[in-house]
Amino acid sequence: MNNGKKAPTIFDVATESGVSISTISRVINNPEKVNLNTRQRVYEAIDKLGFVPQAEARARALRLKGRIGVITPFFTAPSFVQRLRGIARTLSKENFDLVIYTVDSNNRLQSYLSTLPLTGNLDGLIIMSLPVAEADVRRLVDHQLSTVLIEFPHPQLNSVEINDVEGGRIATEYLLKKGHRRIAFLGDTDLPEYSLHPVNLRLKGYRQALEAAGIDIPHEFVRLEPYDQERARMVAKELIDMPNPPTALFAATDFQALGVLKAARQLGLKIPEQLAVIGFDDLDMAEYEDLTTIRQHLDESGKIAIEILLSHIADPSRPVQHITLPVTVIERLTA
Amino acid sequence: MNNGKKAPTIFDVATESGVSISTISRVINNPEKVNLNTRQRVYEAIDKLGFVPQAEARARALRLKGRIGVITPFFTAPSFVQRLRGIARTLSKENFDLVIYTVDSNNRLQSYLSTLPLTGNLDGLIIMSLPVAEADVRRLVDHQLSTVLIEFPHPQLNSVEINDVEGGRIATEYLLKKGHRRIAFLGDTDLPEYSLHPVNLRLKGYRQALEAAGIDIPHEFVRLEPYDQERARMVAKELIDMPNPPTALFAATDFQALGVLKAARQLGLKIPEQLAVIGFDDLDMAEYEDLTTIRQHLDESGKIAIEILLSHIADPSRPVQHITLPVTVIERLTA
DNA sequence: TGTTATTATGAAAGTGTTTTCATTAAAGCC
DNA sequence: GGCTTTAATGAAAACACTTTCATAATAACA
Repeated sequence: MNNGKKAPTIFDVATESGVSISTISRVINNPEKVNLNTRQRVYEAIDKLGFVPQAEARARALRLKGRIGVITPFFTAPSFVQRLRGIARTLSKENFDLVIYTVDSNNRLQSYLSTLPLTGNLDGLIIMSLPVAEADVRRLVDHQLSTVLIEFPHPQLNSVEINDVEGGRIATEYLLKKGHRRIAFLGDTDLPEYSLHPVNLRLKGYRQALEAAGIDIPHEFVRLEPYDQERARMVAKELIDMPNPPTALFAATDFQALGVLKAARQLGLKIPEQLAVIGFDDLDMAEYEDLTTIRQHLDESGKIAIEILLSHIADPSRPVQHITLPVTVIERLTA
Repeated sequence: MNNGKKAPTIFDVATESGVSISTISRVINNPEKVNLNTRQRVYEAIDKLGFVPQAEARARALRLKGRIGVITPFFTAPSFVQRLRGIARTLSKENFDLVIYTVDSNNRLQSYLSTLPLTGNLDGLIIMSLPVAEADVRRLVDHQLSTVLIEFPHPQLNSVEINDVEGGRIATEYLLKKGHRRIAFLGDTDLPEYSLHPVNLRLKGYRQALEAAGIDIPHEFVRLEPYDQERARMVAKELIDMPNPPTALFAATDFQALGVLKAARQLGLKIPEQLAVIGFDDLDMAEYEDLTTIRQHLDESGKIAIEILLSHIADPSRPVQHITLPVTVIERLTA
């Protein structure tokens, strides 16, 4: 098979079999229009050269292109990776290539959203934790590209989301049930503009729970800081040093909660006795650190997204689905 | 958009904006080479017509498919993810799609290696931390698929690797220089059979360093355990409980080192006073945990792999490159 | 046998883009 | 003002096929 030479073209096959390229093309696309003898000769040449038509990829596998795209924020946050893992695992069993489009700016997101539906050559698209404008939704629908949104629902497209408000609420209720009355909140603020801010929803849940319990919180207890463990550590220190410090803290992401834990260790602060800490996400590292947290089934969300996508590709007439994944408290040692 | 009409081509845009198709092409591919006024006019025409370049025609003219594949072990270990991140970041600036092939069994690896060069429709391939048999190498070379191997060098293909032996050696030497004489080793053992085992090389470096220092180590000090933090914790406990315990421990992966750190916390063991710990990899989490470790530039290795690959795609006649990345001690608080 | 259909085939024109090369226009310099 | 650079642009070739159209060869029929 083709030792070292360039990939054979239709011309090589023509030379080999002594007919013109037109005939080769016909053998491939309309075999019945070619005389049996000639056809046989061409097939032999094709086999001998190991010829694979370039555009064959297109005609391959029925009408499908065999590719599924995932637009994801550039994976700095572990939660993106964990979702992606669920996607990769589920998809690897199917006969689809996984094409990754990482977004690191609004521009890039826009460019993906405007070109992929037209030219991306995709059977389906998953958009992870990124906002999709009305015009983009329309384009996706117009071009009939099966799509699943994660964390950013839209009535016209399939979606998988979690109930962030409820998550914030049950985290706070959990702390309340443990007897805490002075509960601080630490959220991330400076996620890049192109990405989503579930933190606000989690904060809302926190406020709801407190209000329902008739508890007033000094506004210094609510801290929105850059998504950075160093900052989380500083905030922890500041909170603890307050004249009347909180007894518990709800961190809107595990990543920040881990920063607080580390600060606590450095300050010799006993967790959870002196400060109870609950996180959100249930990252891999949360288990390792015995962090009490809200589990949002990151792997699972990726898996479900793929499943919805595949079923929608198989039957595009299927009505759009909106799935809300449950959140649950995972009780470990920090709260 | 696209209401019944044919999709607009570069010719339509040329007519609309009153310039030649060459200029349109330039506006799209090298905007800076076109006068600002003209450029503006072309952009307007593009917007007005809703023009989108046709990927297939583009690939044909470019003699490229616009796709680069990465075969990677299914990303359980954070180190794979970090390499992948370097790849994604570097590639996102180029005009290539990133196709991910995750491997979770030997079978799957074999099937990728045998089909991708033929039908994968790829311009280049990166094979991450996976063994490639002689026959597979031959196939890759025969079909002239530009390839870069990471962590598994082969004379006929480009490669990026790190010096694991040296890494093991300098880690051990670092501990020796700190005055330790009783140094334990913790490595991972049950990586799936299809994946690579740099642990043996790191262990070799460890042995070399000890031998050079004329130090004999009880063989119970060398532990090979499943890649699992729980096990790492158990091992840490066992080592400490020995009648004559080690004063330092070199863990072949940060992941295991972190498990040891946790065990130490639970046992109330002072680190590094009672047990110095050094890891290997310099994962993101290592910095967070102030783990002293051997840095192997994971992100960078992905970046370099892509750079080599792209230059090789641009000029396939270029001789193969073998890059060995340096390893360095990153001194933090645990050793 | 001469005429008409039918079948098999090749030449050549498309397909939509990139890129090289040549040309023109503008700018810089003495 | 003449000469040399430099910038901006278009013409045309290349890419790897598909498809149309014309032609040659064969078969069918009177």
